[in-house]
Amino acid sequence: MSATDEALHLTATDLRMATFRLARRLRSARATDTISDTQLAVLADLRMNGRRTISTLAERERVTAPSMTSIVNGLEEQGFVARTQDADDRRRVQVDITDAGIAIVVETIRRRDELLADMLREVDYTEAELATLRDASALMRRAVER
Amino acid sequence: MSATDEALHLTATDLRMATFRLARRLRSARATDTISDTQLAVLADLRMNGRRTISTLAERERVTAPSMTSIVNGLEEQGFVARTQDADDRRRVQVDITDAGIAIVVETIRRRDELLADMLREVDYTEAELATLRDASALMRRAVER
DNA sequence: TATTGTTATACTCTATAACTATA
DNA sequence: TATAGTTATAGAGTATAACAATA
Repeated sequence: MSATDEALHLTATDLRMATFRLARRLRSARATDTISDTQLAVLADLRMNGRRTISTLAERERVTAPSMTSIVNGLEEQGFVARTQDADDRRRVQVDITDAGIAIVVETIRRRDELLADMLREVDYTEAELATLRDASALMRRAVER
Repeated sequence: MSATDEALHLTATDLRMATFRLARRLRSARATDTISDTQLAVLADLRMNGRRTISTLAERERVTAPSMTSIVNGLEEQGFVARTQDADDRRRVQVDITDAGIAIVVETIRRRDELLADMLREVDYTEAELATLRDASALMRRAVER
């Protein structure tokens, strides 16, 4: 059975509010305060998907190429990524995450998961309620990934 | 029955990933591109809770007082808030949202809800799945609001 | 003296425009 | 000519330090 328009809008409103509030709360947890949201997103992308060029990173993070140059400069200065000139096309620069960069991503994820787990523990949810949250997470990702 | 630690952590990881991805996608929708995330958060706070001083706004948005001065300057220049000197304590400045400011908040919320409703419609969820999302939204808010 | 808000100054993130090197 | 990346420059958002006005 397909959902009514009213149910869609009610759900959208509820979910928007809950999502923004939770994201805001979790965003404050990170492994170092010398790294910005975009820098962290770049590191997470590189860790998941391997090396990328500057322009590909710019496109994926929806910033301009000069902005991505500056973001990568910052990450390189902190030792979290390394630049390599592409051998085949020497205009291109390949960006790789370093072990230190991986450590930052892993630690930030760990802290955020820990914070959220603590929040969930505080409320003392039942197994069924946690299952609802996991089910909803899968549904949310399905909507975003379309 | 209380939840196991493993279930808590699994749920936290799922929910963190889903929440960040959805928030990121929805954040791009706003009524005007002359307004920042913090400015929008200030307007939303003023709309919900009425007038506030600069220092209260700074505390609530977790920025410094000079930063909030600058944020309110930007909102005032665009006609979205109005400053009034407090009659009782003349060091204080009360900030009120204007009708134009309310309109920006309402329109931004409308666009985000519309975008999310469209995303949910695309996936063609059942009524039961939408109910799961609404249930989860309530659970998420309970965790954040503690 | 303490508090509220602003100004001065500096750094980061972002953009557009102009440039260099390479294809 | 077109593309990949960088540099130059400017505007917004943030911070800390110093200041003015008021309590």
